[in-house]
Amino acid sequence: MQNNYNLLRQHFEEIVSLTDDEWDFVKSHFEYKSLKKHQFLIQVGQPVAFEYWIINGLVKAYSIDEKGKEHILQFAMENYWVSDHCAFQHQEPGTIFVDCLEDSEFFCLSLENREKMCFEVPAVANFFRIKSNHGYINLQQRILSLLTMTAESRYEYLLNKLPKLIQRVPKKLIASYLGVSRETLSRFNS
Amino acid sequence: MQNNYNLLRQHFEEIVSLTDDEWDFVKSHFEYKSLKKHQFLIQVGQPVAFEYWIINGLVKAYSIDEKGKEHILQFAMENYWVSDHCAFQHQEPGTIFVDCLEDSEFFCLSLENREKMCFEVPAVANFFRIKSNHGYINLQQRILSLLTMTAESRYEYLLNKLPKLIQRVPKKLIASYLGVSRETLSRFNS
DNA sequence: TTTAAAAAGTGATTTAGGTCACTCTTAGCT
DNA sequence: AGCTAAGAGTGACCTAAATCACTTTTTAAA
Repeated sequence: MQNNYNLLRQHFEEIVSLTDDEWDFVKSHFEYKSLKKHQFLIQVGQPVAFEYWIINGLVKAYSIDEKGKEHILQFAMENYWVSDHCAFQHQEPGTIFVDCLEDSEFFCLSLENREKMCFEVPAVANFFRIKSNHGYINLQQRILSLLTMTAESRYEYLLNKLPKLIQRVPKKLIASYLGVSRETLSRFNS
Repeated sequence: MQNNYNLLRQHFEEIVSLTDDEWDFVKSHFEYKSLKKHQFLIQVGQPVAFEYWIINGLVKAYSIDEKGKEHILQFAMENYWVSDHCAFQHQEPGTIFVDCLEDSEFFCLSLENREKMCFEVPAVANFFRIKSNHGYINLQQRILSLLTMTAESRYEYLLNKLPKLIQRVPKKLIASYLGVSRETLSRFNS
């Protein structure tokens, strides 16, 4: 477990510097959680008490439409943050599902703890600011890819950008992430 | 102009509190800029020196694909921030265009000034952290809408969410924002 | 190690939305 | 006021991708 905390500290220190005292303070605001494949981290209608930093494992965040079809908002693995950010931020019931594609371990951060850290340790505020900014930039690029590219070139782009992910995730989920049917995806590439 | 600065201060103070001294410090990091309709704020290939807070007016941020078709990433008006965030963050040449749909006024913030403020005034770091987080949440919802909704329901959704915007923007640009052709949009709604 | 379930491939058919071509309308100019 | 250009509507046709139905392959679990 100490090793897991070291990983988290490294994750912070890639972006900002923390003194040992600051780190001890930060560390004390996280809880550990472990889930098996197929277990839920977040469910529609349930409280979203935390955002999660993934120590190891792989999850998918998705919503289900009226026809029961799954639409994948995000895959998240080691070193990624995941939550229903909207519900979390407003402390409202979940609007999406997040479940494990592999056995996974997490550090959990409550809204209260996050805000406390951000207002007591400026480096933490800057850490989350910069992380959030990077996330924003990524989502903008995904939107542009949805607007400007064909499904096939989005697939090729993803193959290049996250080859490791493709290996770990069934193609039908990739299809759902790209906004294309699994049959159509299966006819690409070859 | 003093009034414009007051608007910006209000914008900050909706999220965080600033002392008068802090505000004077913050204020000194912004430059004023004014553009007429059709003028460019950002162009592909040009340096992106600033992010812009819009005092008044309306701009569109868009990219142009190989076929010359315009894809709108964002509309931004009074009280919104706009930039080519990706190029700005990495201090690289612009990858999108931003131009004015109406005469507009801006406060301009350089990366250096933003980072300086964020590391000297924790409230400013928290301001941008929270803003960025809201932006992230909005983009996630836009992605979900692109994945789960038909073009027609995206249009209805936008009509509800930003009715004022629709009035100020030609329908063909709305179409481009929604990822649908102007002919198809014109056949909706009735 | 066999059995069930999940994943993946593939043909046939349908459909939402794109494209093209043209008309009508509205908004800025000078 | 009159002219040009941008915006918007609409019919005809086309196409990328969805859907449906079924088979084959792979994975996991009893």
